[in-house]
Formats: sequence, structure tokens, C-alpha cells
Amino acid sequence: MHLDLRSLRYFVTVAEELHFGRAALRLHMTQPPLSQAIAQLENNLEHALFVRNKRQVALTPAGEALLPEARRLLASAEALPQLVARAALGETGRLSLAFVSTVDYSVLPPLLRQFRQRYPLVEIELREATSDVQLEELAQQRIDAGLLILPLPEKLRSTIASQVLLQEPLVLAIPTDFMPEELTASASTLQRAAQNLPLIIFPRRVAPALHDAILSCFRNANVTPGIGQQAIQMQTIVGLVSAGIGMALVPESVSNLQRPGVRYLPLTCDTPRIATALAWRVDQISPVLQGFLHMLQASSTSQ
Amino acid sequence: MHLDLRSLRYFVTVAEELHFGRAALRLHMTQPPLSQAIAQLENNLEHALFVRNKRQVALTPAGEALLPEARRLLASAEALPQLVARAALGETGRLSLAFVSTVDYSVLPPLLRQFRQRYPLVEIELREATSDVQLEELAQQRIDAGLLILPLPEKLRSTIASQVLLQEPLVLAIPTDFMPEELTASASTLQRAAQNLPLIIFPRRVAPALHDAILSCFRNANVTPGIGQQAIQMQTIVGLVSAGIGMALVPESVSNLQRPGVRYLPLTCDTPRIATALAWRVDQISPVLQGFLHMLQASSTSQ
DNA sequence: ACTCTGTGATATGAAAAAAGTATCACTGAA
DNA sequence: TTCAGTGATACTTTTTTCATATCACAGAGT
Repeated sequence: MHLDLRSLRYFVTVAEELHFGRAALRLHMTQPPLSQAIAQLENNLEHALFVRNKRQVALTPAGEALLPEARRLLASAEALPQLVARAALGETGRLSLAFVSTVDYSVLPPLLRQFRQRYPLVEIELREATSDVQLEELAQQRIDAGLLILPLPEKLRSTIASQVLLQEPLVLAIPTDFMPEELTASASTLQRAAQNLPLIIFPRRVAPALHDAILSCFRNANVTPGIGQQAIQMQTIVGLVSAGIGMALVPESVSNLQRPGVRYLPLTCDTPRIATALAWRVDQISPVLQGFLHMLQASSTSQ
Repeated sequence: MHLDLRSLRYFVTVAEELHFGRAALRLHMTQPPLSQAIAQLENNLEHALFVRNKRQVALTPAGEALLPEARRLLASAEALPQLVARAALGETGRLSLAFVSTVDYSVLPPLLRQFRQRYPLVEIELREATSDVQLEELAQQRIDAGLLILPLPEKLRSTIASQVLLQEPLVLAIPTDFMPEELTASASTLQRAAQNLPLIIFPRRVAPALHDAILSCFRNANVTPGIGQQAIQMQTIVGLVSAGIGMALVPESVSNLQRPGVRYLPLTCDTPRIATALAWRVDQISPVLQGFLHMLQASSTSQ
């Protein structure tokens, strides 16, 4: 049998008018097919919806019960086109985003705030992950985009697009009570530091570019630091420094993470700049991601 | 344009199978009309719902957004026949019931409990009202049935049906400290009481039969009591007695309302029995009321 | 009592929609 | 290069929906 919305619309109109002729008028049709449609609906439901007293029409209890439900259903159905349109415009949906821990102290918070404001109906799914994990998750389509450290591996350059969000130098993070007179870190500062403190660094695998940049700084200063504890998240690395366990070179934005026992010293020598970028699959740009990218573009040109 | 449930059903099936051929099979139809129907749905919504890669079908973000809504809609639609059937059987709906205050202490509570248990989905709308008001509300179809004091006015006997629920004698309600030695009320008890206490009674209009019955008791005992305060609800009348302001004759069931300062004495003389009944319009028996009446019949025969 | 008007139901034919058959066009695998 | 698989298209048949014409009946007015 299978109900259709047409008969429900007819039913609601007749229930509102309690008059087949007027209802037909409102529905831009003639009365006979309306009568038939209602009769057929009643057959399908196997219950009378109206009592016809040859002079007046009234709802039966069954009709009384159906009326509000039918109205609800029709309203939901009418809302569908708008729902679809919103989804197609990226106004609604889900954005799955991964990020390296460093951006937690720079670009991520304002970015999220801005996006939430512009697209309040979009669900944002956040996940902290290292750059290499993010590339893997992009390949498996488990995330829409990732905030990671450039550069991308050569072989992915054709499938993954990226937009630089931040270029920043490295700074030296050392325990407060170590060389408190220094305000900046020169080559000789690095040398002295390396004699007394091991370098805290992450495994090269998780971000080869950043790893190499850090070591090149020491190489430029003719220093070979001892390698101390290994840690992955910036929070942990800074924590180890604050405990006096070692020193670290971290992207400048991490200095926004102020903790007792840690000082950040800008490097006077030339250091490679660390590029943080948003990366996404060129073949998987959802409307929501589209909106995110647009917002990014707008805010980067406005600055 | 107007969506219909058919295309939504098609859409959901294709979205589930991600394969037009298999979806058509599941829908007991051939593939071409299915393709057409989906294409038409996409035209109506003005957005693509699927991406056809000539080798595989995938949902667009718009389709992704539509899918759960479409499922919800179809589920609601499928629930409609059952909803209508339940309403027609009186399993769901509303029962609007008025009652005189006396039944609050006798038949009403167990009746409601039983009805709630049998018809848990029916909304019960209760309203306390005097018998005369109830008859007026029945006439205006503002209530489905009323619990009131018989008899019905002669002119309503053809349009209003009734079923007696309770026949009870009157009892004397007097202040505790008045004649504490008496356990029953004889004619002489009434005489002595009337010499010291006014009679608390309601206006004759609100229940002429009960009013007359009460006065006839005194007349049989050759007493003409002074009329004191007037009150309508039994609760108020008993309250006035408990305050020592007067005495009252009340239906026996009211003695279930025990209050400090009030004693109920059975009358030894013959008293008219007060008949309480359910009354309803013979031309307005909804399925819910039908169920209520059936329950009434069943419980009265089982006793 | 009788007509007349208003109203919903029914009969029938036309139009529109939906489904089926046959076939095409294209992709990716053998 | 062929071939199997898949969705789209063309066209026909079937079904559904609608409109016109008409009926049947109730109630109001004469």
C-alpha cells in the first residue's frame, strides 16, 4: 500500500477546511479526485478518518490522532530541500581535522573560533597527531585536512595540496636557572648549553623536516649535542625542560606555552624557518572543507 | 515540485546499496526507472546526491546529510498506520472527564488507576464540577463523560445515557465534641443536633436531587434545621463541620475523608439512597470512551 | 409537500507519471 | 583488444491521477 505525502497533504487540508470543495480549491484541484484520494487513504489505513454526515464533515478519533502526525511529517519533508542546500553549501556537516601539537599554541585556537562563528552548524572533529600519522590518515580518508609541518614527501605532492599558515624560527627552550643572564642564544650559547644539558627531541620519523632543522642549527654552531629523553608532544618536551632534564629547540609559537622553570631564547644565528601548513587531498574537497579553505584564504589576505 | 516518500525510499535504498542494480532488485523494480527517479529527485533538490564514477557510486555531502533525515521520515510514515489503528481502538487519545467532589472519596481513584493501567497511552483530563455544570458541559461536548448525581433531568433522558456506579445512604457529619456518646443518628439525634447547629448545605441548583434528599431526611424526623453557611465542594462542607460551624448530611463515601474534629454517624432512620452514575452523550461515543465503558462493565460484573 | 441549493460520491475519459524492455556508452579487468 | 559490468537513455506499456459530467441525498425555503 505505502502511504505518500500527497494523500497526507490532502488529508490535512480537508481536516482544516472540513469541506471537500473548499479543500480542493485550496489544493488547486477539483473535488472528485480529492474525495477519491481520501477514500483511498482511508482504505489503506483501514480506518475512517472523517465522518460524512451529508451536510458536514468531521474528524473521527483516528483522524484526530493522524492530523498532528501528518502535519509533523509534512513539515519535516518541506524542510528537506533547505537541509540539503545547507549541506551542499558547507553550512552543515562535519569537518574532521588533525593537528600537530605546536599549532595548539598559535594558529589553531583563533582558526577554530573563527570557523565556529561562521559555520555554527558544522560539527568539528579534532584529533592531535604527528605529521606522518596525519598523512597516513589523509590517505585513508579518515580526516578531511591536517595541520602539519612541511614539506610534504615528494611522492604525495600530486595528491595532497597544502597552504602555509605559519613560518616561524626555532627558539631555544632551557631551564630558568641555567644561564639566567642570557636573553638571546648565540652560537656560543648553544655550545655552552650542549656541554651541560642533553637535547630533548622527538624521533625523526614523526617529522623529519623539523628534526633535521633542529640538528642543522647545532651543526651550524659546530655543536654536537647529546641526545636525552625522547618525547613526541611539545607539551611533554617543554615539561621535561621545566624539570631541568634538558634543553630543546622548539618552534617560536611554542613559547606561548609559558611554564615555570622554562625560558625561551631567540636564536641570533640563522635558523631554517619551520613551515606549518594545512594539507588536504585534492580529490576530496567537501563543501565544509571548501568553506574552511575559503575562510583561511580570506583571513590570510586580510592580514 | 513536492517531494514524495517514494523517491526518498528509493534514495535510501540506493544509498544503502551504493549500486543501482542491486537497489532496484531490492525495490522489486528494474534499474532504469530507479535511475530516473533518483535523477528527478536530484533535480527537485537542485543538488547531486550521488557521485557516479561509472564504476562506483558514492554519496555527496548533500546525500550524506539527507540520508538520516530520509530514514527518519520513512520510519515516521511507516508508524502512521499503527498510530491510527491504536487511536481507533481507543488505545490512544484523550478522555475528558468531569466528576462531583464526592466520588473523589469512593469510586474515582480505583477507576482511574484501573483505566491508566489498561490504557496507558490515553491522556486523561480531569475536572471537578457539580452535576448541573457537567450536564451543561456534556451538551457543549466539552467533556466525554461525567461522574454525577442522579437522576438526570427528564428532558435529557433521550440524549444522555448513564450507568449507576454507587448507591449509598446519607450519614450525619457533626463536630467531634458534639454528642460524643452517640454512635448512630436517630430521628431524635437529628432533632437535638438541629437545635444547636445550623445545617451546612450547597445551593439547591447544583444538585437538586441530593439537596431534596437531605431535606427530606430532616422532614421525616420532623425537624426544620436552620440553614448555615453554604458551600459547594464536599471538602469545604466537611471543613466547616470540623471547625464546629455546623452539621451536614453527606453521602456515606465522604466519610472516607477523615478530618480531626469531624465524626460521621450512620442514620438509623430510612434515608433515600444517593445514586452516583457515569453519564455520557449517546451520540458521542469515542473509542476511548468506549474502552472506558467496557472497563466499567467488566469491573461491575466481576464484583 | 415540493423544489432548490449545497455537498460529497460515482462514472468515465484524458493526461501524466511510473515502470518495463531494449539498447547505448563507458570503465576497468582479463 | 575484448569483454563483463554498470548506469544512462529511448521508447513503449501500464498505472495512477486528474477533470468533466452526473448522481444521490440532506436540509432550507416556499
